[in-house]
Amino acid sequence: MIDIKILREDIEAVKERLSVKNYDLDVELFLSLERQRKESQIQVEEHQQQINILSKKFGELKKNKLPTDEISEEIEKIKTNLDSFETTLKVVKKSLDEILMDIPNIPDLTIPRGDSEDDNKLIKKCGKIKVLQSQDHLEISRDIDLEIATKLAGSRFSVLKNDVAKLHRALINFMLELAEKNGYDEYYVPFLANTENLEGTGQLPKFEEDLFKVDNDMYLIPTAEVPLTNLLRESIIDENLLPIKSTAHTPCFRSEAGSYGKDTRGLIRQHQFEKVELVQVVHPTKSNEALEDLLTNAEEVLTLLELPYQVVELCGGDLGFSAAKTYDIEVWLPSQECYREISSCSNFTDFQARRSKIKIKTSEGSIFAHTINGSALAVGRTLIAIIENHFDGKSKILIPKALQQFFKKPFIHCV
RNA sequence: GGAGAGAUGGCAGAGCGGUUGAAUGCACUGGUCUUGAAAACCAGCAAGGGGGCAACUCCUUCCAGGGUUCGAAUCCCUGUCUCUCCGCCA
Repeated sequence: MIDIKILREDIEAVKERLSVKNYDLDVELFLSLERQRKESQIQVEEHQQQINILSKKFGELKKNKLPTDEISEEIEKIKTNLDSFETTLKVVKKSLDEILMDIPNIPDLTIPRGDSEDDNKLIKKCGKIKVLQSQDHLEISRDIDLEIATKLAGSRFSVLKNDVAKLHRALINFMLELAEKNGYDEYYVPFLANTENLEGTGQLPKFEEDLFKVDNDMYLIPTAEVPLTNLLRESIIDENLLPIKSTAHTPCFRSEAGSYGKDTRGLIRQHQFEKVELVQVVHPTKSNEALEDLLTNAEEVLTLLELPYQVVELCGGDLGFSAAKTYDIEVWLPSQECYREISSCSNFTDFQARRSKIKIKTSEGSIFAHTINGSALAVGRTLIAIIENHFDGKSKILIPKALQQFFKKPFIHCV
């Protein structure tokens, strides 16, 4: 949620900056609601004040055994008026709140304009592409079974077995231990989240169709960002404790509504996938720095796994709802002969913190924290990248050195 | 599942119908003292919002939502969560 104050102060400037995200802010609507809010609020408060004053008087009269009929009549009259102003205020406030919850985060000043991922800015390319093109992971390994998964749950699910299942597990351990080494506290968290939590991180109310709803007020988490960030919901953090860095491995559940027919083959786009997530909660002056730091942490996973990748900075049109700035890390996939997203690292500035009420106590009072998060990494896609980039072209998938202590074997035989 | 108890400021914890936005302690901030620190002492210290150029002022908030009342942290109802005991299951 953006600060309503900046809308009151200079709404045109906000409109201009949101246009970078291709979001069209309805200035007229906001201003008219805001005008109504102000009017009714002043009325409500004045009436309340009257009642407060008269109530005190009433008490005194009663104490002195004096008649109170006149005063109660007066109060009654004021209350009737108050009721109607209160109703108006409630309605107007609700509309304003809905509008506010619907406005995306303001992009960082440096964000380039652009409509789609084609306009993203290449930051760097790292690692050497050893395999220019190859068979895809399904052709290389028989231990990925999508057909049987269909039987279990439907399309866009997978069953892994034997060495591929173990490789998958080894990757999770490898990533978690690396995160721990980089100063993140490891958490095990619920895989269900309630509405409040999802509003806090920005998935709700706008993107409900992307989620799996389980019960009245419960959803399967689309990312560990939700529980990890919300660990600090409604809390005030002493600034000396910053930065707070947390990590968790969780499954992630996404309905993938609107992506019918896209990436239907293989593990690339699933309803359920594993991810190791990194989250930082930092002082507002440190968030840009923290984003670079977190990006480095995510890149390290790829480097150690000897996977070629590139980093792009998202243009305005590709930037997510809650993000002010995002770097995507894209790994080379030989079967597709292109780079595909494997991590997304974003600075959410105070957008999530304001929604989740995560504050920092400083000597000048409390302020909203900044939140940063990113995947390190999406495990399923990492699995694909390893299989395809480290396949020797004949019969073996070579396990990168850094992973061998977790996988316990130097290669996987493919039959 | 049954039976009780509870939810109050950063924390602990009083208050149980009327200057109580809330005693007290701890923490925190400023000051005195000290070579420096600690201790001691003095002072300040909840949040959110509105109006005003400003000094300032007003409103709201004691888990959430309803209700009673001129007036609710205090009484009633509902929900959520926590704790204790019993049962059941792992």
